[in-house]
Amino acid sequence: MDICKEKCINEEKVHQTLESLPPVEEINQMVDIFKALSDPTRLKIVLSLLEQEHCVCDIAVLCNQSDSAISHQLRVLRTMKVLKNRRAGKIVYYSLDDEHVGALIEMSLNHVDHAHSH
Amino acid sequence: MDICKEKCINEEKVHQTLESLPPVEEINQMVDIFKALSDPTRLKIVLSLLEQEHCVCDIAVLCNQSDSAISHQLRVLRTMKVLKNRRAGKIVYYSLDDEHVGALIEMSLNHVDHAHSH
DNA sequence: CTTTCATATGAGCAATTGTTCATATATTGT
DNA sequence: ACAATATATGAACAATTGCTCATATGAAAG
Repeated sequence: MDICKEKCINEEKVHQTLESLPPVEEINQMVDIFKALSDPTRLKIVLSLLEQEHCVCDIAVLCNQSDSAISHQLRVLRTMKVLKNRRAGKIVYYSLDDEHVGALIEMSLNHVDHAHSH
Repeated sequence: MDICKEKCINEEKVHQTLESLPPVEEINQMVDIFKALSDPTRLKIVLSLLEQEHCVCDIAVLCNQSDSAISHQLRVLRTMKVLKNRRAGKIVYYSLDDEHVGALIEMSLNHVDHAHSH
C-alpha cells in the first residue's frame, strides 16, 4: 500500500482504483471461469451443452476429439463446477451446472457479432 | 459430418447440437476474449481500467508487477483490441477499447457473488 | 546533443497446459 | 466368471505462457 516516492505514479488515481478493485479471492474466481472457457475444446463442450445434455461419446464427436481428451477436459469443467454429470448404466451424461455460464457466453457472442468498428 | 456406426452415439441429438453451434471462426474469437481475461494480471489490468484510464507505471503498482511484465501484458491486450492507448509526452495512458468487456466482467462477478449452493 | 525517465521489446527460462497412449474402473450381457 | 463397452486416469511429452533481465526506443529537460 506504500506507494513509493520518486516515480511517475499518480497516487490519487491509484488509490481510487485500488478501492474499487474486488478482493483477490474474487478476482481469482473470475479468472477461473474465464480460464474454463478459454480453450477451444472446453468452450465447444460448454456450447454443446447449452441446450441439452450429452454423453461423453457424443461430446467427443461434436468436438472432433478422442474420448480420452474429452474425458480429461470434462473433469476440468466438473472440478470447476461448470458441468455436472449423471450416470445411466455405462453411459455418463454431462450437463451445465452453472446458470451464469450461459450469460457469459451470450456476452462473448455479442462481442464477436458486433465486430470491432476500428 | 459422417457419424460412424457401431458406437454409442446418439446421432439425432448430435445433429441437433451440431446445427446450433456457432461457426469455428466465431468460437475462436470467443476463446480469445476469454483467454484475455483468464490471467490474474491481465484481469486486474482490465478491472483497473473499468472506471478511468491509467498510465503504465500506475498499472504496474496496481498489479504489483514490474513495469516490464505489465508492458508485455498491455501489448497482449492491445493486440486483442481490448485496450487502446494514448501518448502524453513520456507517459502512455491505457483505457478500455471494448464496450463488451465490461459486461463480461459483470457477468463473471455475478457468478462469483451468487456462489454455488452445492 | 546528451542525459534522464517512461515505456517497449527480445531472448531465455521455468511453469503450466492439452493432448496421446496405455491402463484402470464400472456396468452390462453372455 | 468373463468378455465387451463407456468412461476415467496417470505418465509423458510438445507446445504455450508469463515472467525476468538486458537492451532499445521515444520524449522532455538540461
